[in-house]
Amino acid sequence: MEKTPEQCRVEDALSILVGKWKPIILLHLLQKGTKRFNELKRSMPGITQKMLTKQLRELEDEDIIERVVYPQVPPKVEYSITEYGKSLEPILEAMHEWGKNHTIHKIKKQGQRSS
Amino acid sequence: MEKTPEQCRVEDALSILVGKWKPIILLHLLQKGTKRFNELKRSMPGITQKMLTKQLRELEDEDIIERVVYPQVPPKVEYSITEYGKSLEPILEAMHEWGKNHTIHKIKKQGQRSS
DNA sequence: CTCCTAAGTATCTTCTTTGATACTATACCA
DNA sequence: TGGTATAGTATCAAAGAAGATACTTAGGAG
Repeated sequence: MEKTPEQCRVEDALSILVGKWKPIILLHLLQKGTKRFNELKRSMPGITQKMLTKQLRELEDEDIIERVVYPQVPPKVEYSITEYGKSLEPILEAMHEWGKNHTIHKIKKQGQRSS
Repeated sequence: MEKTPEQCRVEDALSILVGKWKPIILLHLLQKGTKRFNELKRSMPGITQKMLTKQLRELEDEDIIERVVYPQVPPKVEYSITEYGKSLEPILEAMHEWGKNHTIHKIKKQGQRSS
């Protein structure tokens, strides 16, 4: 492992995943393939337009998702995961598994404290 | 996969890793085993005491690292990764690899744009 | 005419994270 | 008597992320 702390690239991956809505957006697109802006919005109660737009733009800038605009009125814009973006899936999967486990771990710890 | 977006636990893992210094702290502890507060501080130029303390406390609260206080003056406090914390290593490793790759990917994209 | 739609922008406010700086306790050393 | 060392706190300021709300565009329905 040439992985000295100085050349740690964990942050690069991390910075793409953080943002209150990005993991959920990615999950939707990974599972459903292609979605329109408003479909995404409806499937994420609580998100504002501005936030959704922003997160999507950031993911697009990093080449994780693709944005296709159909020149019509009212507008139609479709989002999907790029091939490159799919390379994130194992990481998301691993984090999801770890997270599930961690929830259990915390519950156990709580039990210990109250006994 | 029962992984509907509603029960996505990616955020749980993510929330433990984010924080400007957490990945580097974890790397140091994973590689060196046990370190004193000031050793960590010295190996992370730019971090303030307050930040280091805060990040360490948060990791400790999640049971990722262990804190051992030696009752002496001047104080001595040692930090190390817990067994449980080690379960994060594969994720960190995967993100590091992905991040390295992503750096290259971005450079290639830039080349495309300027041509 | 006026309203509705889809996918945004533009502003403003609030919340959270980070950073800078100064302060603490107490033993040891000169 | 004063300075050094360690592992912190406390306080305040700055920066960044997120949220609320209103506005835009252009065609089609009523």
